[in-house]
Amino acid sequence: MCGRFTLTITFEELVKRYAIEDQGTPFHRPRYNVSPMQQVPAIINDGSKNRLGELRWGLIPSWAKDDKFAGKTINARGETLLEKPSFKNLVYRKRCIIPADSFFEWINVEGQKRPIRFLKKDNSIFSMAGLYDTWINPTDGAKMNTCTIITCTPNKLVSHVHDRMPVILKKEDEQKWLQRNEVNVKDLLRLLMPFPTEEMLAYPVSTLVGNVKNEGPECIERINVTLK
DNA sequence: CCAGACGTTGTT
DNA sequence: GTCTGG
DNA sequence: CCAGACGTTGTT
DNA sequence: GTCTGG
Repeated sequence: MCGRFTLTITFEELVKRYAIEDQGTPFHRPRYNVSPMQQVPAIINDGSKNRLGELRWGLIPSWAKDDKFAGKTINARGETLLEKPSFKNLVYRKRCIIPADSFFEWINVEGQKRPIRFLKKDNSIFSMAGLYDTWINPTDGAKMNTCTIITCTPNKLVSHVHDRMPVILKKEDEQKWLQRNEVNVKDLLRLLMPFPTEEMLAYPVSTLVGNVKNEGPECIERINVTLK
């Protein structure tokens, strides 16, 4: 669940949307098919200001001996974060936001997998809650910054397709999630709730989005298909 | 004490 | 069936 | 998440 | 690194 999403706005719009002070090097291009193992734009707070950078999607804990973890940690269940060695410590100091303007879920229709695109009704960008960590590759000493997207139970709209969905933060909760001072973990975990159905819509898209090689706008075009 | 796991989704 | 790569 | 590979020896 | 199972 939540193994594919889009981020099509410009770098400049991202900087404005998240009040980024430390921009680093511009890198963003329209992304119509972001998939695990790719570099994804993410916002973190360094204690005083918001920073925009890239993290590789698929979290490798700092203590991991190899990078095999990445494929199994693209998502983290919000309900059990504090029970999992891979995520527990990150909740306190390694929270991030992964911006997106839609995500995809696949529904089985008569044995065929059909991708559905979920987005906000006003088509605006939203903030997926994530965690990140830094892993040092023991073979070459290279630092790798990786992340995971937190999931929750689905809202009514998504529940027709799947039983999990990414945690989408309310806009007023974004800074609370990012900031690193006065952290109350219980308060933070309360933010990991399903986004309101009333503010979202969904439509079917081409199966082209299933192949990570397809990265063009065809991935978000509505198609006519009868579901269910 | 050491050894071994450390994860999710979806399907049956 | 299961793992890897994107 | 889905798609695609899944193997070796030896030859070019 | 830290927890669980034996």
